[in-house]
Amino acid sequence: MSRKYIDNPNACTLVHTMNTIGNKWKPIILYLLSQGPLRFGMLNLLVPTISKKVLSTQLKELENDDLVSRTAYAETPPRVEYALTQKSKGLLPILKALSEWAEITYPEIDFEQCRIADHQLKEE
Amino acid sequence: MSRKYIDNPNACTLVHTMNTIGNKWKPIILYLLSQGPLRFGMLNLLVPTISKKVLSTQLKELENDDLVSRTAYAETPPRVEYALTQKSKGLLPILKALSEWAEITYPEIDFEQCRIADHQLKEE
DNA sequence: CTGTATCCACAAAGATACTG
DNA sequence: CAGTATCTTTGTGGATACAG
Repeated sequence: MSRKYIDNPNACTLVHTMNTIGNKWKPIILYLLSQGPLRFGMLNLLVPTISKKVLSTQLKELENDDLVSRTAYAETPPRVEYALTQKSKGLLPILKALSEWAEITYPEIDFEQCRIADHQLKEE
Repeated sequence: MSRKYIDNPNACTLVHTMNTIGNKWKPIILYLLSQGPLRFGMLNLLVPTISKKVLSTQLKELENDDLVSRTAYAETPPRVEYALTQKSKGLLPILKALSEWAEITYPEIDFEQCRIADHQLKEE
């Protein structure tokens, strides 16, 4: 075997990436924010079936990784807006590529789970 | 607000992608296989700290999603080789992009966890 | 409205031993 | 060598209530 060394740093950063955004909710949160800032309650509606607690932790982790920014307005009732940062904007084309890959590779995907969010939005 | 509808199918395929490969081990397995087929035991060495049970499950899921192929040779001792498929080959450039994004975005990443695999390889 | 606190359920992961 | 079986442990997510 000629391969004596695997260029592992690549795999390593990949692991880091997946640890950072590779879970159930974060990609969809980032995707939703790609269309503009959103408030906490709106995200709660748009992300199907997510609970407030989980949404809260996800957003906090994204904030820690500097992938979303959080802006609180001193009003009553309070208003908080979440938006993408420079770092996460660099991620968008890649997320899009991943999405397109899945679309091509698994054309039989069931889109039913999207209906909920669409419905909620149309009610708004 | 002018946005009344979010193009969710994109987010939906994204969710599907993350459900398929967005976990702790699969990206690194796919990455390692990108350099050529590997046997079960070799993967077990190369993927740091993974247990045989977990590796087995991950490989089986990848096989179900047609992202790796499994070839068993009728020898004693048995030999089983795992390799990428056409589907997962299309994913490689994207994984590379993700890796590069992390490298640029988080230059402070700790590469310590790669040492194990490197070390194992040099012993080979 | 935007969260936190608490408790609970379940799935995923690890350790170890064993089989063909 | 390439796994499986079993058991234990950990982690993640959900429900509900409540606070600023």
